[in-house]
Amino acid sequence: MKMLMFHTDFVEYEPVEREGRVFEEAETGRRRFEDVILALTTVEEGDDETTVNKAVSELKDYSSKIGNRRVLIYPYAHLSNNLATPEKALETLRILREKCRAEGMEVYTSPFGWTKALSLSVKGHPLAEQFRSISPGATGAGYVPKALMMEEKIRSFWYILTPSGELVPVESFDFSGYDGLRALATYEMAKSRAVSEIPPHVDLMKRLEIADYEPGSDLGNMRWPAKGRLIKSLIEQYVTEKVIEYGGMEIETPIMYDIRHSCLESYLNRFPARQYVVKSDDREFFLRFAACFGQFLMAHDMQISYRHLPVRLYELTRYSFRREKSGELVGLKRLRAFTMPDVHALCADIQQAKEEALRRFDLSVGVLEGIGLTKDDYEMAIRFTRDFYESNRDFVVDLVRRFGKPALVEMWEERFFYFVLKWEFNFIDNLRKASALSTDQIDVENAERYGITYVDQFGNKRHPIILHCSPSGAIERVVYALLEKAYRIYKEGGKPMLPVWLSPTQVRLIPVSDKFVEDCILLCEKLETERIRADVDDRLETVEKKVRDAETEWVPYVIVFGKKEKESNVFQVRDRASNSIRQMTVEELVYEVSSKSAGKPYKKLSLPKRLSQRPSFR
RNA sequence: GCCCCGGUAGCUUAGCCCGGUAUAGCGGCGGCCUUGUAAGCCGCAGGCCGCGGGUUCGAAUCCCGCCCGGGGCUCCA
Repeated sequence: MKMLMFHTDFVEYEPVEREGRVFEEAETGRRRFEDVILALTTVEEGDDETTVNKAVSELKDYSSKIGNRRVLIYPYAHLSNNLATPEKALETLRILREKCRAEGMEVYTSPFGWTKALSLSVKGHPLAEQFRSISPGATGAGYVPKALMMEEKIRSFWYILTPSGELVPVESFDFSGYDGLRALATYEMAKSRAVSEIPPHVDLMKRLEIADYEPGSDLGNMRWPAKGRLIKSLIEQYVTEKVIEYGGMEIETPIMYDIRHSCLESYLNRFPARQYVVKSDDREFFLRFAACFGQFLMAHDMQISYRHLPVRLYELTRYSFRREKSGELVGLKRLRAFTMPDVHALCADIQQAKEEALRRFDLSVGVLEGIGLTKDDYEMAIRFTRDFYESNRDFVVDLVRRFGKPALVEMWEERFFYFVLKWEFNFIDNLRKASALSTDQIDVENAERYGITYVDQFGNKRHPIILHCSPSGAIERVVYALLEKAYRIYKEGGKPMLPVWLSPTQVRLIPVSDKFVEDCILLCEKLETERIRADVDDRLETVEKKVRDAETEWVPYVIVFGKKEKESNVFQVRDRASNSIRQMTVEELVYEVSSKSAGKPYKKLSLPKRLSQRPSFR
């Protein structure tokens, strides 16, 4: 819909003759309106109730801005080359008039379907002329897909499923001893994601120079200084290695897709998330909110035999984009641009899908474990349709048994989404808010939508079942979980830290005077050849100050280096994890750090070894 | 969209009620100290007190408008 609005001294029109088969009855003669808003209105193809509502609020807005509630809605076919049918246009205009009246505006009309003589006088202030282009899609408030609107209509039934297979309605489950699960249930059933306090990780991510807000970007698009980039990059690399070990084939796909692409358009409407839209000439592209599109479009073109199944495609998206509501965005918990490992598995049938899903469940538990999050840190939610549950009860119970703790169940009477089952691991933070980490879904719809097929043993083309899994969840969110966990430990009286393999500095060397700086540099280089990140605090500060700074930076191993160390080669190592000072040789230290990082990727810290050479990012 | 709170140095912040152009810490810079396991000492620089207007002899402070941020409501994988 297009609307050209004028704040006028007066408008006069006179119906001259009817134009087509669709028209409204009209009195002949001249009509005059003083001091009204004239809204020349064009109804376009695709306009619906949403468009009308937006138009009403635009009109209302304008009317209150200029302090005039008298509006003349004037049908005007010349603002678009993509007109709705006359029947549709007239109906839409009628709804528009009614809604404007209901909003308290004084609405005047001119008849649809007539050639009219028109004269007007527009007031001479800057707001007197306004144009609005309103579409159900990209512009303005953004694209709100049908799935999102449908969500509120879904009826959910909530249960707790125990590892022994008991399905208990949530209200009669005894939560004593299951604090995290209680928090998850409360959080999920309330469906509220708004943030009321600032969670502790926000302060930590800034102070530790891990991540920060970028005022020059949109909300929820973060910047990552050197230490944060290292941590994030190591986790990315680790997850990728684990997925490749599991059998994922790593690929890369574009970040933006044509909004009018036939498969994507209908998928957009089935996926409950808001999109960023990029305009380029006359085309509109949405930024991907998951890796699905790229992988599905690729799978569509692949030649797949039943012998290849399950086919596992993997991509780590940097980034995926979702225009989450501003009130939900805080720190690293929920972002508008995030890094998402996403592995799809194409499976022959439901039987194979179930087997594969169990493998991926174990993969997810293993990945989180490697990152430093155990089952004590998260709770499982599992969602499915009643049909699926009734015919696959053993499988569902098997998932919960593998998890080993009762899980929250959301059951739907009907299938609203493209999946029949979905599970996630939810991290519970210090404010008792939940957010999903690992997840997997059993998708029974998209293979057909995207034309993805495999050939079975009889030569027939079939649509596979697709599993969608993120074994860790968004990488940023993993960092959030690690920081929140560290804070929890701190609150309970422990020393907060990151796992050794993720600590930007693993070993900090503190020379007692500048005479020992060179020795420290040498030792530092030796440690580096053993793939250990070490640095030297050569600043002109006291030893006490440097120890304190190393502690507030969460450095796992700190060595004060002086005459004794130079002579004996034995160190008093301040070990953060055990909160004690341990006597160790270089070899013992190397062995300990290496074993704590075993099986994990290694990367150098891209900051100068000498702390005196390091700028602060804050 | 509506409601509440906020915006003072790179960061954290005092002052605002009750008008007299601003406080401190961290960080930065310079100097002294050459250091043994959680903050050594001294000094210096750094401020359109969010923006615009008003009241006043005089505004960070009072009034009006706006902008930005946070939160609430609403909405919501």
